[in-house]
Amino acid sequence: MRVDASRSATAGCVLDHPLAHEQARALLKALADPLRLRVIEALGRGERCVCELTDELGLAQSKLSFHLRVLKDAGLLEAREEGRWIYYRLEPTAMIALQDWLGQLATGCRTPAPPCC
Amino acid sequence: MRVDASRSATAGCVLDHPLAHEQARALLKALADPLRLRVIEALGRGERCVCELTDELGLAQSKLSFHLRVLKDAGLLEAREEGRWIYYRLEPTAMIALQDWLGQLATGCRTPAPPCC
DNA sequence: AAAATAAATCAATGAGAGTTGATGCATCAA
DNA sequence: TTGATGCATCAACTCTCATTGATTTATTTT
Repeated sequence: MRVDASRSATAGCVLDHPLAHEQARALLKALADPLRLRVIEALGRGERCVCELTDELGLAQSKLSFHLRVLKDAGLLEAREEGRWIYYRLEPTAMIALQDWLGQLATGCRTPAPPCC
Repeated sequence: MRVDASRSATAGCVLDHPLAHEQARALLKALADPLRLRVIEALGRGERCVCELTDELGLAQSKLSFHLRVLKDAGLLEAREEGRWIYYRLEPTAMIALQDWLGQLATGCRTPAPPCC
């Protein structure tokens, strides 16, 4: 077993609404990398195994592996083993949780400023 | 004039749908900092002037100013001058653009993996 | 059993981003 | 006009985090 599920600290928690500060922070931090964004967008077109992602994105294997781990630990990805290969896919729950978090901000921010100083 | 609007490179572009890769990247990068998240969440409760944010968040002035600039340059914040004070508020358009980007990912990622290798 | 392949992990390096304190520039009050 | 306040900017320092190449583990093939 090469994929240790216990490492994904926040996995399974992203359903909580409203999205807690720390969880939003973890998701956003994981998303805020150009290379990880390319991975996310590739997986946004469907599930992929690691060797396909390596080809599709033209990345060194250890580099991709590093970023997949970051994304998975944040709860953005799920992994599925099949023989020698490991398939990754997006976890839509995480996306939806972030959407909700953004929605709350967008609705609350219309409040006018209180009188200052 | 202390607030130079020409510095906000991406401001006004966040309406484009679908959200371009580079714009999503800029927004996420700006959001992915614990301190900036606190700023965002404070402004999610309504507009604030800088001195209020300084108190509310307990930050050094130059530190807050640095992060406000990052958020503003990303198009997440708008500034409004009033005499000696400058009020900041969230730009809901940016939130909505990110929401849409996330939604597209969440819908596309159900595609099963193609046969591998 | 041995060789080959898929993928994770590790240690060392390097670059970028945040922090800090000082300084500058407006604006307002006296 | 002088002093005080609000905010932005700058330079120096620190530190986190991504990159790289090598190594390790698991699985499959021959």
